[in-house]
Amino acid sequence: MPKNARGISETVIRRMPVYHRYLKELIEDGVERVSSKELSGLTGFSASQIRQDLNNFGGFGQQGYGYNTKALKDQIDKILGIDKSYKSIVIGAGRLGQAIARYNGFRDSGFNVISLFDIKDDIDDISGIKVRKMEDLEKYIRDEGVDVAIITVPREVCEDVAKRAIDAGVRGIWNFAPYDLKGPEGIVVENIRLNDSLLTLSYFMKEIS
Amino acid sequence: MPKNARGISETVIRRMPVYHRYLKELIEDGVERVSSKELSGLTGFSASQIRQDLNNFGGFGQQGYGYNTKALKDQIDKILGIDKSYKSIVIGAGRLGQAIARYNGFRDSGFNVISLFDIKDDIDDISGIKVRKMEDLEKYIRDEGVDVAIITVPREVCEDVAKRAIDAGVRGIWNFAPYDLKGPEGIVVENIRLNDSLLTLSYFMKEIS
DNA sequence: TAGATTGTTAATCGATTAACAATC
DNA sequence: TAGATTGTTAATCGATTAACAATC
Repeated sequence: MPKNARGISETVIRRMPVYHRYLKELIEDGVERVSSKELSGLTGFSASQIRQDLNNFGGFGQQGYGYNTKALKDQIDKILGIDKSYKSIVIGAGRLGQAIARYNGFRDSGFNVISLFDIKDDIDDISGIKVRKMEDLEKYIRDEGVDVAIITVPREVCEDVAKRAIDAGVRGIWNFAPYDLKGPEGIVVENIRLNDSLLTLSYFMKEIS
Repeated sequence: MPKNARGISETVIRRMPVYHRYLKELIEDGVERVSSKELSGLTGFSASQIRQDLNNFGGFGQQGYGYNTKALKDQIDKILGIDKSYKSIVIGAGRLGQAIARYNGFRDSGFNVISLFDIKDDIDDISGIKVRKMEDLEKYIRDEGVDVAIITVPREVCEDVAKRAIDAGVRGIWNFAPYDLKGPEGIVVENIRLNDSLLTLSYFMKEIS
């Protein structure tokens, strides 16, 4: 049984999706067992680290055998809360917002986009998902019990939009605006920093030339 | 003068864009000087860590004064190679690819999207940027001297597409497909793992409920 | 059984924090 | 000058790696 997850470092947590990803691949390929050494080859993390990481949550392996891919993935599903599902909305129905709303990979992770919001009120449905007016945001979040707001509005308004969503009841923010949102206590905020990533790419490009 | 940048840990490198971002804000707000303590308040990193980070590259501050925002940003510009500019193409002209091609923030970081590529050959220009056929990829990369390929194609084809771009001469890959691309020696690959980020969000959502 | 590989403890390594002399 | 704040060394902390007994 999984140990209490509290107190596990974020460094470890952020490796769990990687294990999850490679386990999915292995299962698709019909592989039934995998050793920490093999996972090391795939992920680039050391075998020792992988065993340490997994043992934060419980002893999922078996001496002399390794890990059962299916069973381990199921455990990680639970650890990451993929068994749960979150009602999500996209705020900002520009191209990025539309791309996210349409992408099925997120639904597979338990995030269902049930509506988009935009200041323009003449945008067509996106793959059958309705685009609503910003003024209806709060009522919609409350009525539908929206859990997560995916923010794809311009930088200038992202803070205001996030505040409105949080005040209306969302508990999670996935922010694509190039600005570090800081949620209040009890609200989970995940900032996607595309620009930072690009600057890092720039640094390493300079290094190799 | 900046020390040789080699041997600086990636952990440090990935904090540099954060400093850059907040310095830009400070400059916009007309702030001329900033102390490590003030930067700590903005970034969440400790003042001590900030001084350590910056001193990896040189002594940019002044005792009793702090850092001149403009001068420090200029130094970080150089460190990150923002003074340089990279010819970029987007491979995959779906909504995500279109969103990226249109976003000006990346141009400001020195990445100019000069063309898009797609298997469909009937996609209109995106904000004046031409969408070309995939079969012309290699010739275009060679003729134009493309530096960076931004990959927004589906998972199934991303590896093949990356290989083609690298073989034709690009030295950097910015990958949005949900798959870990591993470039050969001398090629810089930056994987954007949106799905991993979402699973992390899921984990922390579970934690707070 | 013999071989393989885990779970876990101990050792090492690297990153962060603390402290303070130097100095603007 | 006195106060502020850096640059830098030393101390601490946390994360990674190594090692190996347990055991499938």
